[in-house]
Amino acid sequence: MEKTYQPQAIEGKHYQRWEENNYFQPSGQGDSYCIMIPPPNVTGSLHMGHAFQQTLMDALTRYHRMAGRNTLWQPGSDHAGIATQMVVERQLARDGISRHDLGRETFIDRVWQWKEESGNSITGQMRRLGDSVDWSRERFTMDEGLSNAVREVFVRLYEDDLIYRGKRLVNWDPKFHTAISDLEVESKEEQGSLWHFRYPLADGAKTAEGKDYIVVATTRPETMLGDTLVAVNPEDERYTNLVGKEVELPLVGRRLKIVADDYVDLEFGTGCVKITPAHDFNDYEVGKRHGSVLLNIFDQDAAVLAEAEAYDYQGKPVDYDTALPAGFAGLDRFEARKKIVADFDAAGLLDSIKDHTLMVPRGDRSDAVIEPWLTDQWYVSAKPLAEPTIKAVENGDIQFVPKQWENTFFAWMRDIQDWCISRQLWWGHQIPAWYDNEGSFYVGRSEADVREKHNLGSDVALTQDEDVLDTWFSSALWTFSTLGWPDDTEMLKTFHPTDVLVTGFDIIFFWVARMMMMTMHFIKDDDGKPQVPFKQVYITPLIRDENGQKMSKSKGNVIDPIDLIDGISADDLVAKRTYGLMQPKLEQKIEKATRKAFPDGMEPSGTDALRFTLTAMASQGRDVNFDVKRLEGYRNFCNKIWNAARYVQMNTEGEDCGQNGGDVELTLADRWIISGLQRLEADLERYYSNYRFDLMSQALYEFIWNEYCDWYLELSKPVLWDDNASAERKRGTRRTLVRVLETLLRLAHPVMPFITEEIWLSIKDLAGKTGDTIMLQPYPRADETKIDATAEADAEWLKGVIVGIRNIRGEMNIAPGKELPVLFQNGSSEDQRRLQENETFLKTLAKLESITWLNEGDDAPPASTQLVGQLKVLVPLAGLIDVAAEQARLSKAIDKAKQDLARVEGKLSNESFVSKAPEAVIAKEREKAEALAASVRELEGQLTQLDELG
RNA sequence: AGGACUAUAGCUCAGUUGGUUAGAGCGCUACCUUGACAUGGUAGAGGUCUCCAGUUCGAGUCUGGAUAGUCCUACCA
Repeated sequence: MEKTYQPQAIEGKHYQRWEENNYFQPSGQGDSYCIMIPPPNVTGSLHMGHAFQQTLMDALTRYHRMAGRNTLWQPGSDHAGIATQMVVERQLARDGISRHDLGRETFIDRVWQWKEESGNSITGQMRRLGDSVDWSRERFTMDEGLSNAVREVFVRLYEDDLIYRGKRLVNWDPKFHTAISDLEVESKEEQGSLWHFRYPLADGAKTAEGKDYIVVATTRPETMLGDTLVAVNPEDERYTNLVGKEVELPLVGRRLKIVADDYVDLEFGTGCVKITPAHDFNDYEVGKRHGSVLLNIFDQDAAVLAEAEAYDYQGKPVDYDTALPAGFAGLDRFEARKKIVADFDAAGLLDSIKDHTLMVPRGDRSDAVIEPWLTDQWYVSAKPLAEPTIKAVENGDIQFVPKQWENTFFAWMRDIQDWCISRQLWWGHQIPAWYDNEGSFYVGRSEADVREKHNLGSDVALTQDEDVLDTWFSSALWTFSTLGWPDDTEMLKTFHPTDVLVTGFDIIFFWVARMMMMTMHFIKDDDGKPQVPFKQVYITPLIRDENGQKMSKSKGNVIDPIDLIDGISADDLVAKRTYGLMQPKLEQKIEKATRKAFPDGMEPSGTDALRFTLTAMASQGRDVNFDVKRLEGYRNFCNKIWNAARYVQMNTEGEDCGQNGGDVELTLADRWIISGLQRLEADLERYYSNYRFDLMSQALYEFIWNEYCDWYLELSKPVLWDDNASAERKRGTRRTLVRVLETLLRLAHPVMPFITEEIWLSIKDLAGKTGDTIMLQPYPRADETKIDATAEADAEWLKGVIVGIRNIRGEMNIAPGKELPVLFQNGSSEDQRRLQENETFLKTLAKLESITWLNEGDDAPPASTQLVGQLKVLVPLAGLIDVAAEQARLSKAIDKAKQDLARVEGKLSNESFVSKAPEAVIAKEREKAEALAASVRELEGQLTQLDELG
């Protein structure tokens, strides 16, 4: 083995071998265990969030595989309709081509080409991360099988009246020319104005104040072209007399009825609201209540039409005055706004303009202001689908971890709105509906299916709906479509319901909830009970940068996990972060921040260190800040493991390690480390079951570094280097050394697959193990019979004595190499036994020249003292120790002990504590008080002696 | 507007059903290249657990309130 840990030298070769040997495929033995990967967007690349979640999924997968489960981790990717189409359109735009220049078919071919390129880079990254997914089952949401499932689901939902088509207000993205769902709209606070317009009252009506006009306030003046009503609050005495009267809409000349509606807030603005039912969601409802028409004034670019379009609430065209004033046709909505305001001003009808902060809805992909727009779209009735999922979470069939996320889920689910699933895009699953020339439509699995079902001869021309389905529609089927549904496959029977979904809270609504709805509707047990898609949902925190900022390309703080693994120079990192920015002016800012955060770029840390870091950060919070410092610490941990293994190998290779039997004698150190190992195994099992990856990795770190390396390896040296030690004793130590190491490797393997495999292969023979890979070895389980309380107590004593002596060395500035004589005073027979059994350990680890046991009455020389229980460990002063320094040290120790004693005695003298606290707690406090009092006595005695001496 | 979450060492974070002296990594101080490891070892410094009140024999932990921050949902034209 190399002297230092070189991750790049050992990673990679193992992955290829694992994959070639099909180790990632389900074994076919044992109970099933299945995780479906949240399919990454096929045109993206993996970021820290993916690395984080995939590490946790891989750890779970490897753990359960080793624990004997029939394990499947299903990989795949998502076609990400709008995002992908956008990327490819942007590529085309560089050559001045639009998708319309290419035509639908050619454009889609281009997207497929890009998918091939990009998809390969993702799967490459996943391999670098060590993901043990079953590549033979890789799926893509646009695969034939999955597309078939999408069609099947669409048709069945339609037949169940759970999908319908209708002309409704939707969130329209005027940039991408598509409808989007509520979830894809992000409202942000922006500065705007509140314009107050005067609407003249018709037929000579007057307000209570005697004015011949009323004032309406609006943040969107351009929508006045589509006004159909004016509303006031029924309780508003200022306007009671006007309800039922009309106003004449300026510029347009249309007459609007004044209606009373609770929706209007008396306090806000003027208390009069203009109602534009076809361009505002609230107005839509108001209009519906008052029998208004829907008056659409915009085209798909949100530019003003030459003539408005009027519909009733069933979406049927109706007769209505649709004339619009001249000069607006073709104007963009913001241009139209300016002109409207100017025209009102010119007409003397602009009452006032006030600054106003409002929430502006923007498309999460396009950033364009979303326009509520009347279009024909397809919807899923969400409520009936949501009900069973709410029950499933309520009764525990599906559990969220951490549990608090169930509240988030319920809040959304109980107030769920119908889901607009059609998108006016080219890239995606085309909607399986066909139209004839009469305006009728037919839903079916294919054109032929439709013709057959509806007796449509070849003389009837049919054209398929041009729209595609929302990406989340196909990913909502992910848990069962990947397993072969709608066919009744063996895979489905074996692995569904899956065990756990590992994902972030940001897609609970987008994906998790919808997956639950679809799965429970379509997948049923033999007795008809709906199957859940997964039994648990583990919600991971979100990864942010070291300052708590969300990682994003535009902030220039994105970290590519591969850069952490391989390292990257500062120049390359800057180049990467500033490449292809949407806003080039950010370049300097990003370069500056990057050079400040990573002046020397990033050191290569290897996959195992990265994975361990990510695991250690997986606490129960909402987000975690990724700090590269932490990664460095865990890279050192890998080096520690590496070197510990080297030590073990150097001391066992070619030696008898008991793999072929033979008597062994176990030392205290052996029994102690074996005992501790059982506790570790039990802890890890618990941490896996409750998804406490942070505690799991902390437990591993702690045991390997602070127990096994710091103490056990050191304790093995006196045995192995002792020419007089018996063969049994040496064999026992070597066997323990190598067996504990081998066990630790298996325990750590799910988190650190590469280093553990590398070391395991080189020491497996010494441990008497066979097999070609650690990843198929059994996961260690605790054996309670090996927990040895006596050994643990003895070891604590031994460590206490050694640390005590080291403490004196440290504080008295005695050279570490200087061999010391020590004396033991006031020891019990137990202390004496422990000394006899462990004299060699003590002498070696504390670097002692001699140990003298003082019986009662024996004189002790002036010395520096440490207490280990009642036992006094004395290091004689002569020639070694500064009396003043020792006095200071003792005083400090006495103060500390007195303080503690005072607190404990305070507790014990408290009447109510003694009468109300449990026996065990009181007894503990009593013991503590006694021990502290004894310590104070002893230390004060020592101090007095020194004072006499000085 | 409603709801959720967070506040612990200089920094990033653990702290399970209330019960020893509140822990880890990084950073900091001193000493040490000793035959696994300087990506290391030994010893050490550093915390009024945001604030106030309450429950309790006992609160970092439970309850109420305040302050600060983050997020989600909804939205007044």
